[in-house]
Amino acid sequence: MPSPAKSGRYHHGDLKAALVDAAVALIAERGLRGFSLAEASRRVGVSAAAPYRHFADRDELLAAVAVRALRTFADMVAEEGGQDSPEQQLAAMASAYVRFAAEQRPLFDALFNAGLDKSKYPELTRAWAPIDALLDLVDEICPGDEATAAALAAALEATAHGHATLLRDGEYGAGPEAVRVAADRAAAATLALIAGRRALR
Amino acid sequence: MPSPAKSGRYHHGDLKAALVDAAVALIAERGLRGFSLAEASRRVGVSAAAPYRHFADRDELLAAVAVRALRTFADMVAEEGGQDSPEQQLAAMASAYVRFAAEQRPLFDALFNAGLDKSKYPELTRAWAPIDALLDLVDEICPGDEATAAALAAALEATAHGHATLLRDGEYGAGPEAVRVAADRAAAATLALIAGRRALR
DNA sequence: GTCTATATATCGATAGAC
DNA sequence: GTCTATCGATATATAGAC
Repeated sequence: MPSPAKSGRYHHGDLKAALVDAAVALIAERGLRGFSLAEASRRVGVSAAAPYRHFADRDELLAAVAVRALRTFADMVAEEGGQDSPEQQLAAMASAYVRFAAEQRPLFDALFNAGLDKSKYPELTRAWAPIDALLDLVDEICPGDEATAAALAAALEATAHGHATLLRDGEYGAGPEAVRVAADRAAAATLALIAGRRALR
Repeated sequence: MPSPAKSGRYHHGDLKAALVDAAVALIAERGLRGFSLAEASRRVGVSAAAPYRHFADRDELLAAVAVRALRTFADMVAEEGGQDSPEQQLAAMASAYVRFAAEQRPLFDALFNAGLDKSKYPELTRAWAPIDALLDLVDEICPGDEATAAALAAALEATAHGHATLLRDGEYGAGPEAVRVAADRAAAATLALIAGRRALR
């Protein structure tokens, strides 16, 4: 393993990753508006010019945070991938969506609220693949009905996202109890949408 | 009526309202991050110090924008208040929610994305009353079942909000067609949630 | 109620040395 | 790959004049 801080100043094994770490911590403490390249640099102990070797500009670092967010998110969703029915798996995904927003708030914000230009960072679109794959389970729920399946998939994502953002905005209050309530409700709403799916077309 | 711009410089009939107008335009053009008190002042033709007679700080102007957002939102929702069934009224509300996000994006952003401290601006909580009143229609749908009614109301709000934010984030694409699709889906998802409401408890 | 002037800070980004 | 030094821009907020 690389010896850390051999001379105590620069020569980071991975400044790029260290900057992403610092950015996450910074967003956690001060919110998206409180993030700056300069402050992130300060925190990892390098000059304000150093990041420009790794990121073209401020937004590119934010995009790197967003990519990490998607990986973390996908991991949380994947952990729900049990051997249950498609319905239960989708409900678990909604629950994970909400817990991700609560437990990884800086990542959630960077991913959904940084106003990043998606056309500029195509990996942000590509990294949705694992979640999209899970949403494909709707095909097993609506066999032979492509239109309903598409509408249901969209509704499921919107519902999970809605519960997550309302929780983040404090509509469910704060604390672990609020997270549990919001996650349970997102899961239940998923099942309700599936049960009432005939109204979607 | 007050004669506007008598001397062409200051003496605004209502600088406060003019600043809110400018803030909305500014957010529309440059996004929330591009908003500043200084630029808003410039646009209405006053010095950067003038706003501090009307707003304690930058956030207080943003909160004023958010209050206007809620009034506009409530108006759009109220226009849907026809003589239809409760189900249709709630579906229309979801549709209005999505159209509000699309047609009044700067207001939507100020309301939901400015990170305003709600405990600091209690009128932001109070102004939800008209929407909450509409959500009370769930009681007519779930007569005598308070628990299901509460869960359904929360799910309906989350679903409408989710469709709105996903549209705002470009997940439905851009243009009026995307707005129509998202609004229709939000309405349909509302009906599906109602139809499948037994899965909510 | 608005102005001028100013203090105080930050920030993003670049040039050139090492 | 990182530093020093720096430019230029911009912001929030206050003090005191009018």
